[in-house]
Amino acid sequence: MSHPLRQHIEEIISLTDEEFNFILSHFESVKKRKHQYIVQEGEIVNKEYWIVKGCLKSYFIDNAGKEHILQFGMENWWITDYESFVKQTKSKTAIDCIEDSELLYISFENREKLTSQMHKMERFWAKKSKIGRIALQNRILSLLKNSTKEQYDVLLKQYPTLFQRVPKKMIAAYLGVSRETLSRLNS
Amino acid sequence: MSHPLRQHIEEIISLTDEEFNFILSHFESVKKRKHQYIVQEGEIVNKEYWIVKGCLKSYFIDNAGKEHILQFGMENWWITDYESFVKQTKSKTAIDCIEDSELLYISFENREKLTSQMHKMERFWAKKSKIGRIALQNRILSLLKNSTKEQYDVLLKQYPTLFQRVPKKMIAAYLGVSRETLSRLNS
DNA sequence: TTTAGCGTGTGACATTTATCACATATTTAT
DNA sequence: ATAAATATGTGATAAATGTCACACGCTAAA
Repeated sequence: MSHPLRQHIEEIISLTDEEFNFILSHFESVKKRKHQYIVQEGEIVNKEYWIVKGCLKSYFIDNAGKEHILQFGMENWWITDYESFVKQTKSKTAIDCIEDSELLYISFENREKLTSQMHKMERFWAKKSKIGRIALQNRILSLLKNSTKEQYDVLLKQYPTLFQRVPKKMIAAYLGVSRETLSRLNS
Repeated sequence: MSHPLRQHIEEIISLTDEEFNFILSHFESVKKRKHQYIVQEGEIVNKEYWIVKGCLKSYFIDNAGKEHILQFGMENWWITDYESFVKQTKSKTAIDCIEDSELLYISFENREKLTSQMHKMERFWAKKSKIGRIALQNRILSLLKNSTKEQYDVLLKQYPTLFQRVPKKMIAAYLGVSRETLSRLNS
């Protein structure tokens, strides 16, 4: 069985052993425990993370002190503050581990190097960017279109395991409702 | 003064006259009148439009018959159903002209051709995709974070001309509130 | 093991927003 | 020019959601 990152990349482009090893040499590995962060609000993010194992959330706290979750991340997902990483500006979000997690990351510099040296990886990330953009578009569509109950059901259907892994109040923070309202949805 | 599309592209990459003419040869021009559509729900979109002049909206109608607007488009903006165009699947949205409009468009095939023949344009569109993704991310952030009033003010600040060009009920359909609520915001 | 904190549900009430109704001005189409 | 459609504001009421309060079981740390 090949490396999980290789499987992930080969869903989009195919690689030789050498190519994958070259790619992998641009990554580093890190383990984090529950409640530890990988991105803090206000910092300039220069890593993009790929989740080998675990669960994370990207979020921000509004003026009223309420947490809003932009994204959950689980196995085989990428996570970072995309705007900060791409534009090298201050992060608007923070990213914390919800579970003990094992991550691979690539630095901004290594990603630039890799894309310039390996056109395949430029195409890989371009494709990923397109897919990411479409996912965001669909989330906006869902936020505008669906009732909270419908959004909850869609989320449940897309990511059934999420509900065994993260507390309901985080689901509420993702959907943009109070935890009480979420609690009353199925009654 | 150079072609407006050239100016637009040269905000990201620089071009020779030949290069721009080569790019432009992949586009075609079309004029549409107010209320005419360029994309209908359910069709497979195979054009990406660049707005020379005019104003458009991309939207969908929900089960209750309410219109929700995903994006307004004005001069120098790109507009299409991105998911349908990229994945060649059925469009979830429709796109109509709010004003008489003058458009340039590139077909899916020509865009593929152009990106494969001209690496600069691959980079241009990759950059555009990144920027588009960041904009969507920020819209979600705003939808979760801000009150309707705050979102209204942000929109007003970003696109002051929009309010002279589109009816308030469309602003409401963009913000996801009823036109009555929008009307009562400033009182 | 014990204690403090977290997660979750639920009642009571306040606030916000949607919906329906109507009036009137403006724009558009013939 | 005239009629129809559209845009906009506003009152009254219903529905949805937020906020505060409290109970209770479970988890995690001392």
